[in-house]
Amino acid sequence: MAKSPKISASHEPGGLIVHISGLLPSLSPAEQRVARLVVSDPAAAARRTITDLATAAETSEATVIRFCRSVGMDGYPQLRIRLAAEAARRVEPPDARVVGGDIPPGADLAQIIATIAFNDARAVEETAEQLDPAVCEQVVEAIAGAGRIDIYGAGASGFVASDFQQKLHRIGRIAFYFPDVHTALTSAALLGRGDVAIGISHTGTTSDVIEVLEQARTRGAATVALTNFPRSPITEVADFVLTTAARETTYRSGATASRLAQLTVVDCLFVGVAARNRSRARKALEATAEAVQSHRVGASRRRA
Amino acid sequence: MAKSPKISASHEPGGLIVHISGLLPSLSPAEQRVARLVVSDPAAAARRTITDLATAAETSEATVIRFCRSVGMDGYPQLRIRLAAEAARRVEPPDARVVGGDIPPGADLAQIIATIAFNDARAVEETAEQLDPAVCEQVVEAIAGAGRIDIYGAGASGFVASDFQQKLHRIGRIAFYFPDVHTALTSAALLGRGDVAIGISHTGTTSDVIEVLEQARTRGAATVALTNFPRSPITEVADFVLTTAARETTYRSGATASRLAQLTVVDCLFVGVAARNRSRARKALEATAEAVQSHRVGASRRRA
DNA sequence: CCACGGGTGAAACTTACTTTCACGAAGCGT
DNA sequence: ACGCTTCGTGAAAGTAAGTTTCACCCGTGG
Repeated sequence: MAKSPKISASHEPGGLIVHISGLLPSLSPAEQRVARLVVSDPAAAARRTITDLATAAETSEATVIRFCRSVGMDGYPQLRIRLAAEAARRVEPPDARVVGGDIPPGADLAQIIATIAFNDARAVEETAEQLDPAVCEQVVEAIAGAGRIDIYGAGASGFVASDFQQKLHRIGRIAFYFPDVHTALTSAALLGRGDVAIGISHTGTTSDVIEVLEQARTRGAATVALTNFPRSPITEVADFVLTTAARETTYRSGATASRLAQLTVVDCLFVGVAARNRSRARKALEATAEAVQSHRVGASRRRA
Repeated sequence: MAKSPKISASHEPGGLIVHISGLLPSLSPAEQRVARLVVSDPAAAARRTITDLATAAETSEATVIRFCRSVGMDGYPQLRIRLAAEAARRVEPPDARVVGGDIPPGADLAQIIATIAFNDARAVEETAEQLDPAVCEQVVEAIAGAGRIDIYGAGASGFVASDFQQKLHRIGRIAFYFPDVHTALTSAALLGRGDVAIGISHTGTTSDVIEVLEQARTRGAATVALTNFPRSPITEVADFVLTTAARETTYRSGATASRLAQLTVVDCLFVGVAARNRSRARKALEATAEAVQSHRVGASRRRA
């Protein structure tokens, strides 16, 4: 069939739009009209049908097709797709995200959302970046081989501790979490060599957690600290230190970023442990998932 | 026959892909096959013709069209365009990160960490992108003006519910969380006009939570659902629906991504509420922060 | 004055997309 | 268990979009 696209159909370097406007002068008058429409508003052009575009350019569909070939496309649909892609790419508003910053008093909710999401996502990413895989590996190993795992955390970190406990439990590891210091201390006193104690504290200064971790350590358990501050007191009683990287701005953020960062670390450890024994973990997970099945209603998927 | 579907998701700004994956479980099996193809490779899908796509999904063109309508498009061409745009906007999947995917069996810990962090961060970002500020605004308003706020959540979502409760409590709002269904039901029965009930369920199918939310609704309270699936049963008993956008891969990930996404939304609401009354919220936060001060050990200057 | 050749649109044609319809399977109330 | 609906489905009919063909116009050069 048609041989000869004048343009090598290879592919246009910079942008399709640029490419088109570059060879605009080499096009026939009718094609030029089409080209101008396309160049002036690629997004709009992408939305139009060929007939529509032809009419707008005061020409026939045939000419539009010719134009497509002239610029190296196979046909109109391809042009449309490319145009849509092109238009989308150039929109990209870098937007005024209030980076790492505080929320300005006059901010509207959309702004707030953007800011929070940005900071939250950052915390997760940066935490992952600075996580030391070697230390993680050791911790994973310790957990995987532990007789028992105690997890401590107070206040907000308590949620994370509890979450971790539940996760480990679900894959069949013997793990405990104690919301109460006294109970925790009691438990720590019963730990021994081969057991693991994990203390979670964002600031690394929560005395309750430190105390318990210390107790666990004197009993011979391997101790792990999860904190945002690598030189905080908690690190002094820990054999392994894992850090988060939440640049917790002000109290205003509700400290969620640190929570997310902690959860990410916990997630990594969890997956690491689960990966150690895939089939067993999988089996345990499936069993637990099945257990709650009866508490789910059959998703009616009709639109309401 | 159906008229314009009332799809609440006339708002799918952030990402079409995200939007689709949220709707995935509410689609019929054949449509799901199409959806999976589209989500897994939007760019490729955009290049395909409808017949092609239908064949690939082992279904008929008719189903593909139905799928288009289900996700809020006019027809296949529109979907194609949007898909192309989306694919273009999407940043190159950074290196070999297993996007949204599973962890390969042979992966080492560093890889696992990278994958998890990537997915977790994505969940946060995408959730923020698709959050409807208008709905948030209404919810924030409801919470800010509520006489009482009840928060429900089971299992993993319970942590989030509890976290939210604590946050609100810290800024002086009267909020409750009940780990137990019966207690929750009792509480819900005592709600009335001007109160707010918030139900959190990732799948949107947790019968306990739905039941309680329903109870709250019949008592005249404003009901809010936080779920990943915009057409799940829980949305039928909610006045306001907020969605997360965690493409929870397999159980292997420990479902952390969904947790993070939920927390992000909670964070946004919290900050929104706090921003309503800065000075009061600030004062309350400072007071509560001070309260735990005695449980902190003198920080040996954190970080250097 | 008559070929000639590119540019063009009308119309034929092909392919893609959309709608309709009937069948079968799964739930629902009796 | 029995019909009765409702829902998901693909085949086929129908419509619209895209593509090709072709003859016409119009300027140019013999």
